[in-house]
Amino acid sequence: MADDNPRFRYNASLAQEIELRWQDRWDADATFEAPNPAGPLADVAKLGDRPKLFVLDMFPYPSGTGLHVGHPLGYIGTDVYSRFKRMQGYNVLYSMGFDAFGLPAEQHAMQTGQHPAINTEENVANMRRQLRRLGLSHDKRRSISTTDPAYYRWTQWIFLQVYNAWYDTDLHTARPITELITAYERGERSTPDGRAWSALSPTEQRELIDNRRLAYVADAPVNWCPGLGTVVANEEVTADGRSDRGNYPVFKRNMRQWMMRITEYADRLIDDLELLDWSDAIKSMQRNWIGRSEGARVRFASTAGDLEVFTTRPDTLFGASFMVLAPEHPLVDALVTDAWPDGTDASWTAGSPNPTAAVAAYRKLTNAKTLIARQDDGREKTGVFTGSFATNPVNGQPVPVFIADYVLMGYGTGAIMAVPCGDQRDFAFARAYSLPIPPIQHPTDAWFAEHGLAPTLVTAKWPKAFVGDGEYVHSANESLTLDGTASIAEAKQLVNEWLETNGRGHGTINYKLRDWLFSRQRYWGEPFPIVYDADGNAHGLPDSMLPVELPETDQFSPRTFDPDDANSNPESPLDRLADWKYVTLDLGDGPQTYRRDTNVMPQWAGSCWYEMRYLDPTNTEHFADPAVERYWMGPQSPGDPGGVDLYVGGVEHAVLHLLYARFWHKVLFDLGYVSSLEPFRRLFNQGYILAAAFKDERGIYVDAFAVEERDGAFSYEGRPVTREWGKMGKSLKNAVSPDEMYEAYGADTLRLYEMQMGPLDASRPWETRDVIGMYRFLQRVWRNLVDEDTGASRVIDDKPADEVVRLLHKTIDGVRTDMEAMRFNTAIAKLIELNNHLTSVASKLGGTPRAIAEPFVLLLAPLAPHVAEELWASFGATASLAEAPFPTADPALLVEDTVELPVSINGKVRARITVASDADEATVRAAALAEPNVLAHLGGSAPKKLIVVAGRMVNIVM
RNA sequence: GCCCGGGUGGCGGAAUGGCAGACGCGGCGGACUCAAAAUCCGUUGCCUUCACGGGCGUGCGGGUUCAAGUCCCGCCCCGGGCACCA
Repeated sequence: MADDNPRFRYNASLAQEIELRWQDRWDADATFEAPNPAGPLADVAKLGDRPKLFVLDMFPYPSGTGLHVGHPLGYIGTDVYSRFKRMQGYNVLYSMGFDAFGLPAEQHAMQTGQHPAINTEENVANMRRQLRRLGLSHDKRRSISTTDPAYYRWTQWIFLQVYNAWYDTDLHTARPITELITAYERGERSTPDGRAWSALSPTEQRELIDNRRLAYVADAPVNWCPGLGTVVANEEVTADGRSDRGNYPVFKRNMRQWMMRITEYADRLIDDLELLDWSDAIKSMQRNWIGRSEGARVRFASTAGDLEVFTTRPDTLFGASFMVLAPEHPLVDALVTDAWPDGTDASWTAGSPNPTAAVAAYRKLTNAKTLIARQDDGREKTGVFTGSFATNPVNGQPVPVFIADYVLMGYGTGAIMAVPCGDQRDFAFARAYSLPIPPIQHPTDAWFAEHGLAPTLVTAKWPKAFVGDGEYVHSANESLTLDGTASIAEAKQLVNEWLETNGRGHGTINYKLRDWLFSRQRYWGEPFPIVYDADGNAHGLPDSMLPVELPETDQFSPRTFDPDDANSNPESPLDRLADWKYVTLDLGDGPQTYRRDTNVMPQWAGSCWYEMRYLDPTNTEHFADPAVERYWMGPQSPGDPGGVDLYVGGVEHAVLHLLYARFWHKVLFDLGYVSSLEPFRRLFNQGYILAAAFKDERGIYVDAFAVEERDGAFSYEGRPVTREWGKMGKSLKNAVSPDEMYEAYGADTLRLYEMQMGPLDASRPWETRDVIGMYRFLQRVWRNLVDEDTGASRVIDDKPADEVVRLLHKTIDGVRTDMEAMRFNTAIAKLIELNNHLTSVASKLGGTPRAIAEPFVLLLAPLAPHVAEELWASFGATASLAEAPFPTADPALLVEDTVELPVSINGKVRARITVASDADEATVRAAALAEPNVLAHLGGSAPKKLIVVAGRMVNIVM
């Protein structure tokens, strides 16, 4: 096919040639290598006195299918911003690594028998190629992979720091465990049972210490997922009780597992959110997840001893008319009686002959349900009576004790006091089991009005529980009275004081957050740097023995089970490797045989600190040199938490990654290893690229690229399909690869397209047919500056017209502001406008004046760096423009001589006038009132009012 | 149910309380071409008018204001998060 297009037109093949050439040159010249102040990458001369900026993307998992065009949205955004900031003189740290441990590589290994390391390496190489082709200005020396032993050596090292630390609740800080031991030895701290430290047996001493560590082994209720063959963290369980990976049922089971004491940091993790420049949405998700609630613990006496409950409404204690325990509550067995008390309501017995049988049957029923069923909302309340009564501490009333599955063992104390008049769940339970509902607050008139009810304390008439401030009634004993007050806050205070004084409880704070389950029974993860001696005691390995490398094997799979077999037990792949598992080491007591811990860390471990390895990736003495950490991440001013200056990523990591990383960072801060209080000072959540996906009549996704559209209807192979919008990806069969876009348009066009689609934080649908708009833009830019037929520069030395210079400066001003705020879409629009104007200038003058062309190319450079470099070189430059100064607007040129003002009458624009921009009000009035169309609308009558907004508009009221 | 976002042309989107729809796609008309593609130029919210112009328009209903997409009150719809958390 003959191509009679101009030889030097900017088309896909020219773009490709330019892009590959500049990518090679950037690498060869080390253009984007950022100097450090100390350590192996130190270059103090290059550092100079430039301000620093640390820009970070959430690093990707190196998937086998490579990137699709949805992935780089955030990466392009950070690259544009980084390039913009470099041109403003910043020393910018910008790199990207790979979060390469995890299930997909392991599953691939199981299927192919190939070691996951090999597959991971191939995937990483492919992604590096795709990212390089986008022209991202990464410092490639700083790229890491979490699976690299030189990296996970430090992950293991940090684990050991956590393991060798305890939390001092008085000083609110983590401290080395050795300081706790010293405090016990010196008697500065008394042991729980008051005996001297020296009086404890070595085993008792060890237990005491091990139970204080921030990483500890505990027999705790965990989420056992037989389908995956591993336990998973609370955060990895979906709302309907399934694993977020694989979607298998998850069961609560007690098992011995590694835990991290993140709960000690609950308050700081909430409170320090205020120091962060994050969206309120993410902050509230974190607060919500940590779930701090203030209330009280209250002890009710019973035949089985005190039953302790947690309540957020101690003020309603007088209305507590029954109690409910979780079916798994340890005191249930002691409470269950042999026979139903006289007069027991038939509905309380579930038809069983006695409480023992009723409780056993109910527990069996509960156990059979997964978490899904137990948490299913809108269910009828169910439960059975234990046969026992407890005593309400404030009024001495006997209250029946039930078990019911709406009370969860994992929250509070696993027991509640039920106040049916003031809690909707308790109200529903009371109604279902014919329990009395004693009123203790008089609801407000507004509440009664809302429910179409005359005010009454006859709760039988109430449609639901009353929650809120309302005057207390029947709430008094000899030493405490709430009657008369209507303030929850005040009443809580009074009750808490009474509980404390009378030894029946105390005010407290409760959290939803649980300790972090840290072990997994998989292969492809970081091994624990822990061994056990002959007595089964754990020992952290010394620094010199790190890393503990993953052993070779050809069996990567844990034993998996029937997904519904709740009673199966985990079996880690490392367990089978006896040669690795048993090892002779000298840990100070001479060579002995030890057994290695055969768990691996969860995938989140590697991403808990990766940003700090970018700082000093080749340092073998520290995970990052302290001076380097201080330079890039240290606090910049009093009250500043420090951390990454800009962290861009998806909102799906709102709780998991961001909470864990903050936790580790705070431990490292407490132990003095980092100067920053938080890892990520500013977080920006980018949107997603959505793409149309199509389902056939069976609900199966079909290849989106083979779907045909006719008159708004869609069909696939002649059969009708329905369209929906979803995140681009393999599973929806709608992924577009960046490679296709490089081929058809080049990387600069793809970059511009992704940036101009909309604001970075919004999700937007991908439309391949729209990409051409940015391609045409670059073509026009090129044509204005380069002769398409000869390839010669069209830049001329003519002085540009005043009006063009003004437009340039207006554009500079606008683009700067937009770039600063990461509004790249509007920055691009302004550049297009300027370029469209240059098109007419160039055709008039036969070229583009240098005084306009040069700043224009610099403005374009962060967005479309390859073509900008090429044009910059065509102007005669020999150096890259990567650090050329970003243009600055001359304020004098931003002021226009004349302005066009709209003249509106009663808010509707009827005419426009052009006046001097410094015209006084009288002049503007006169001009407005002289307009023919204004006169016509006035119809001879005088305006009632005339408003002149200087430089903006005129509004006439008539 | 609770907590966040968000509803603007055929589509993506733009608008410090001050000219709604910048910019891009698509559509329409034209140039170039034997023709088509590519490229370029013009035009494009809807209704009405030969035209000047006029009417209607930012999910719905009220309000504040000389002036509301923007602020306030009450709804509706969509997306996301949390949810028997005591």
